[in-house]
Amino acid sequence: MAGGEPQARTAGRRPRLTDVAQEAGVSIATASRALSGAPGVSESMAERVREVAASVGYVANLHARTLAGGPTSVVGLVVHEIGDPYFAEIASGVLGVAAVEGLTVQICHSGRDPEAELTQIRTLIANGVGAIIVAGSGFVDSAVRAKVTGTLRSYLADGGRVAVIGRHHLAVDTVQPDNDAGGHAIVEHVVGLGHRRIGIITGSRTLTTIHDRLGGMGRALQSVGLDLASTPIVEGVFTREGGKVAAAELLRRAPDLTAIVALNDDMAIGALSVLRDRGIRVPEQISVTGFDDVAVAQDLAPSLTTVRLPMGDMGRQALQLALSPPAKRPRRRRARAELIARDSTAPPMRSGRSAD
Amino acid sequence: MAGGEPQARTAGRRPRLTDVAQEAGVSIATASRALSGAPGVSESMAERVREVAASVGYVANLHARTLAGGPTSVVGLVVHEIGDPYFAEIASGVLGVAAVEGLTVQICHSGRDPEAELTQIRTLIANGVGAIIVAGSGFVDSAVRAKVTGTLRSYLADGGRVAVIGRHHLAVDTVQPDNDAGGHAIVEHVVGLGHRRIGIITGSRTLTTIHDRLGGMGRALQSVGLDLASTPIVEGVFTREGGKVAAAELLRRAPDLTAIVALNDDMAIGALSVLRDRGIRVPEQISVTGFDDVAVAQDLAPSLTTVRLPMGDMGRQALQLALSPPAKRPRRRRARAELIARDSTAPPMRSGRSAD
DNA sequence: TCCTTGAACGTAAGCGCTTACGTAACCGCT
DNA sequence: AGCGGTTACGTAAGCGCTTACGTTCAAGGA
Repeated sequence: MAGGEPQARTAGRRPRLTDVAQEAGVSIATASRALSGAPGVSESMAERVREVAASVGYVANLHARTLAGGPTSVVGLVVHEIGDPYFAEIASGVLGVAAVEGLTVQICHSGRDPEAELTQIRTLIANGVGAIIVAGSGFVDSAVRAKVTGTLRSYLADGGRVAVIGRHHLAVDTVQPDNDAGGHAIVEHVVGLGHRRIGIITGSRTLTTIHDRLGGMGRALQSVGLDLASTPIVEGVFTREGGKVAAAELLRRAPDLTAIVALNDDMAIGALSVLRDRGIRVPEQISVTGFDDVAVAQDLAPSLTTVRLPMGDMGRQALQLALSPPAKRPRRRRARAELIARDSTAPPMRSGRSAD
Repeated sequence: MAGGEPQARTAGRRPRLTDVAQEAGVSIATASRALSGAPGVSESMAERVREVAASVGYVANLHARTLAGGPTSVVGLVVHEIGDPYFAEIASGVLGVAAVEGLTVQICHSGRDPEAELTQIRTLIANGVGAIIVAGSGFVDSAVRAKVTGTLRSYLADGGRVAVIGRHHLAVDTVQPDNDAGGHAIVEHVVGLGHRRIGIITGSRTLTTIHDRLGGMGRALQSVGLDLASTPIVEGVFTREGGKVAAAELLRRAPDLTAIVALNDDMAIGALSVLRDRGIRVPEQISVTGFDDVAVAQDLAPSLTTVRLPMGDMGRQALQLALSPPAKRPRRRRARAELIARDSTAPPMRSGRSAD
């Protein structure tokens, strides 16, 4: 392929640094320095080494490099469930900047299991990743939570870099969607349309995210003399199916609702399907809202009024945060939560919903 | 650093094999064998070592282990775009079995760029992953394609394991959705309803997947005396937006269509939105079909008739294939493509679509 | 002229593990 | 008793890199 000789290197063996050094007529130390841009090599020599490396197709062995104390080039990403569009889009953002930075990323998903998440994080650390990004609302459950915090802390102390997305209370860099503002905005929108009999479908209250969204929603309710305590709330799983179950329960408990506010889009989609099955028209008879603005929200019929969270951006920011030189104090980046009003909300009917 | 000491290991330092060996009073070789389950250690000794390891929280250093020739525990996954539900679900399947097998996975996405894909694969190899899974239709473009094939071949020769999803023609293990059968089924369904004026929205014809789907569709058309050549076909990008553009173009070229067959769900969704904007009712005036059965297909209004591909399963199968002992001849696993008839298809109107 | 100095490069010591090989103890056999 | 064959363990040689420390040499100051 290159060189004056028949076959410079045996077929099927990856060239090592030694090969490059030999071919370039230098020591392996010099070759290493030249390729990593370390000082102590003349520019002409460095150039020569680089050429040889390119010509033989040399790629450094990651494990050897890392073991020897070189810079690490893989980052870890922990999500709840990669099949979920919310996390898939975050991952997409992370992969995007990783590609630019020449990094590769190891992804784990916990299946929403706190214990599993802890294990994943430990595995990533054992794998020697240089940075870890944890996405997804933290679990309020204090036992595991403390362990996660502890693990990340000692990882930080060992020189690791950490950024979390969508959770707080940890002494690490954070990218946080403005859940409180989002919750406020969506309820403000709904009450602004005139709704007063509002039902809420929430995800697990053990998630910090939910806590924050409910907080903002409570404030918005208070501005019109309502509050969370007197509002029917059903807690469901964060999935379409969970939304169905919760919507049914909500309608049973409060048949005269004029609006259903779901705390994520998947559950809102489930609610829509229940309403459709029962022949209840949206938004004429009931308004429905979601949260997140996953890609399909706009394609539903009716298209879904929701709160847009910039998932891809959050992923990008998180990695950039993790990659930038560590600050003394943990940094916080807020991601704007933006109300997206579509066709699933409208003013309530004059006389309330007919009780058919 | 260590010795008869006050503190067995300094706080903040990960315990190494040496620490475990010392604590257990054995040599590091024995400790290694005990922990990796290699023969040559008495069961009682092995048990003792394992206890010590657990008590000090020992986790093997991945890089050292791999460098020294131990088993590799990371696999690579290359997809077109992780934010795309199709790939996200495949990834979910892969991560699922990886977790069970104690593996971690590095994910790269190429952004549908053949060159980038090649680079990603090379990076993964350089990173020393033990297996590589490439998902997503192959590019027909022969130049890059040959390079990918070559790279994977030499990786295989070096003892790597490879499985591909949704592409063929490579001398590696393959999980292939039955695109041909799927294409046949969906068109059979449509012509079975009585449609004869059918338009097709395809993705890039440079993808092998598309080639296969069209093949099956062609056969189904022939069974009722039609063929692809006389069928209006518009080629679009594999996205919702691409579907919109293509649908508009299709309606312009053939205003009297009674059915639109899109080659993936995203494009079908785009088509639906164009039809809705124009006040054309689906399925009364036009039937629409998709392909893939992404999660939301059932939540659209009307819900989408499509072909279900078991993405998660395909991911699982691919990793299992890659993990199983290599066979002499490349293995093929077929994933069933199943017609899912929903509400977006119906018999054509008697008189054809009114030309409003 | 000698010595200092620094740039440029080489030597070699690991990083934390796996494993080929060596060794000691012990078994059963002739 | 002496021998080969196991079994159970220890010793040490790397895996392919990075980097602290040496070495060499040319330039410059006294």
